Amino acid sequence: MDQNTNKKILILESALELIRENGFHGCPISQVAKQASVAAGSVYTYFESKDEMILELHRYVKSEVLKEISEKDHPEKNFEARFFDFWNNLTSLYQERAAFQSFLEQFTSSPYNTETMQLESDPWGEWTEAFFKEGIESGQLRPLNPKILSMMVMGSAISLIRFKTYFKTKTASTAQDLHLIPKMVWDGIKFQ
Amino acid sequence: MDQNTNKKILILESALELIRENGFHGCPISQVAKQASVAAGSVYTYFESKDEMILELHRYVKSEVLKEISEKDHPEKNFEARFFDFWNNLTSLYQERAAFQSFLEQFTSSPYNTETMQLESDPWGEWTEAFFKEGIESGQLRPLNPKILSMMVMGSAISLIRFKTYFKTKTASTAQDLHLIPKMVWDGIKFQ
Amino acid sequence: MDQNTNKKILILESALELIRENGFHGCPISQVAKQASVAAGSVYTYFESKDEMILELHRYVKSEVLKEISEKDHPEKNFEARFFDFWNNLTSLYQERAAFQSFLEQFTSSPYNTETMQLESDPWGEWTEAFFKEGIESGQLRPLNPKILSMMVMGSAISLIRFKTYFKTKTASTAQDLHLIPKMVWDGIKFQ
Amino acid sequence: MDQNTNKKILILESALELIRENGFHGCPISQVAKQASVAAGSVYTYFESKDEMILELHRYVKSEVLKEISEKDHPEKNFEARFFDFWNNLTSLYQERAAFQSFLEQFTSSPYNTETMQLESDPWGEWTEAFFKEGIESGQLRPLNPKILSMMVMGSAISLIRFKTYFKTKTASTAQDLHLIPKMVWDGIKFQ
DNA sequence: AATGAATGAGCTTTCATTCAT
DNA sequence: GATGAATGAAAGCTCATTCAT
Repeated sequence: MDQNTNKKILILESALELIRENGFHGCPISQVAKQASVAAGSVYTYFESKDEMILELHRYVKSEVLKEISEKDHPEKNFEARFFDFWNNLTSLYQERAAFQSFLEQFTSSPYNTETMQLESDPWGEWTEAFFKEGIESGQLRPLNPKILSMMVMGSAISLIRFKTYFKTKTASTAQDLHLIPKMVWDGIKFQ
Repeated sequence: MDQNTNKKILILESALELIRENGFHGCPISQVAKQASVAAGSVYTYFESKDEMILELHRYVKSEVLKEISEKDHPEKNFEARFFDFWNNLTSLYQERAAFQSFLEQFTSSPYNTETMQLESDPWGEWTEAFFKEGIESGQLRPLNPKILSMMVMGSAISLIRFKTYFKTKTASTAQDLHLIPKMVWDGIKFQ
Repeated sequence: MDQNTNKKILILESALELIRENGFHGCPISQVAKQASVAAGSVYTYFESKDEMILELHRYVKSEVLKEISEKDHPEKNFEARFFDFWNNLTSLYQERAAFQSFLEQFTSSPYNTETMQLESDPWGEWTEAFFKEGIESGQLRPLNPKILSMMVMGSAISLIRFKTYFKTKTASTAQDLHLIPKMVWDGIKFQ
Repeated sequence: MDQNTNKKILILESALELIRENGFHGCPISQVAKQASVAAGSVYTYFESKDEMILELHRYVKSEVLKEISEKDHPEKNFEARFFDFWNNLTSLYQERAAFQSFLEQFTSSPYNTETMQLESDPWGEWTEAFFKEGIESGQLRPLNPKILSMMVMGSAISLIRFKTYFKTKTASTAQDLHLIPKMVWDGIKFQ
């Protein structure tokens, strides 16, 4: 990773953190720059505009998620085991790097997420689609559109993360229940 | 509904529509006022600040959802039937009033959704929690924390809506698959 | 003249003065506003953008010039007398209100003066064209395109003003020569 | 012309072109450098500051005009012939190198044209003054301050150029009228 | 209560200039 | 000499909020 990439990523990570804390509203370029220890104007050396920076951040986050999840997948295992790995790795990642999940949610439900944007190549989306397709083709998942399966699973995972984040400080009493969730999801999508 | 309430709601609906179209960024008070056919200053007759208006909008949307869903629930039916009614009514409502779902999503993942805010009374949250509690107590749902059940179901419903919105113009080929989703969700949460 | 018009004109006059002193470069909105005793943002109550303000200023200056010159024209006089009135009134006006002439020159040779802009209605241009047309039709001016006559005369008048401004503090020795200029110009354009 | 001079002139010509197209506003150093195929910082090897570059450009343009016009003057001819040569050469030059005329106009009516600047030696100004002085001394021009004669003639020439540029695409119908202009100007300044 | 002109802090962005390489 | 990334002051503009009418 050369010097240039380093600084670009410093800026992206700075924006990511600010967006997690304060939303898109709360990440003026001045703050992004300050937190990345560069001058405000320097952001424009790396990005054409703030909008372009946000889009780049979206690509960055998705590629980081893809890297992490695909690395830890073992295609030689049977699909049920791979599914529980996937689930655990994804929820762990979203907990460790809460800003990833927070940013993706905010981005998805924001006007940055235009139709044009959705036409961009999306390696993470393709990877998950391929993953669930393998589950179907091996006869272990219901024969549905893999996009739908993917979206259902991701929606549940995000709900779980949100729940954990939300009740973190409140109660541990429901902890054992949360372990059941991947099983519930599996029961919903498995071939039966 | 008196004159005052009328105007307040006109303003809220104007904000709702703008937020759906352009996100929080794209709803300056000046626009909200213009679309509601009032003067900018008048918004401050009804709301202390823009933030307060957004919070009020949040309460308004939730109460509208509660009204619609609870009205169409028939507690005398068996729970499985009630569940499918719930699912269908919710997804229909979110499709008819897309701004409701869009706003709730944006709100939830925004910094408006503070800890303090989450301590507010939340009739819609209480209603759904009670709904799933009845399902558990009647032995038809897994004996989990009803908050978790609720969140899982809502997450799936929202994923479905998003999917429909996203693929509206693209393909109808997956239409039959979508009918299976409530069944899948039910298979995930039912007592077994 | 109502209150609104007053403030709009205050802002225009403030911009006019700054442009005379410092050119387009030297009239940031902040300065324009300060000199007009309004807040920076208020400028945008009256003008959509800085560019629009400059274009409006152009219309304003031209209309002021037209008002002044046409008021003092006496169509019942013979054309030669009217010509010398025109010359004297124009050079007097440009000396009294040096910013008018300075602005018009800067505007004309600036990129504000686009092709599109030149399609706008231009009462001052039309008035001068009609003026010289009458001179031609009464047989007192060379039968040329009145636009050309107009442009030649204006060019000379502006050269004279520039000369006077430039040598104001330097020498009065050429004063008597300057009186001859309108005669020279007349000799150039009169029918002979 | 050595390598250094070459690069300096490349930069000046680049600035000249940008100013013609976009005015002083539209010639950031970054663009000037790019169009001259040098790095932004390199401009500062040749010029102390942007202002200094503009002033140098002014000197450059004037010296080019002087070179062109003085080369084509034939002092052995009688003055009337020399005048028409002068007129034709000047208007041709300004048409061929439109950026010269555009720059000089913008410069003259800009705040770069300070009093201090006007005290600089000005070979082109001196040449034209001397030229008209010869016309006076030979008894062929009105005995006026040659500075005035010069300014009148130049003002008319510029008006003509502007007229031609402006109506280039619009009509050729006035073409024959334009031939009469140098005659008109001559009639205005000749001894009578 | 209702208005909308006025405010000014704060935003994104540009650009002349510097300086380590 | 030449480079171009980095700087940061200053530009144009937006918008939540106020207040005289």
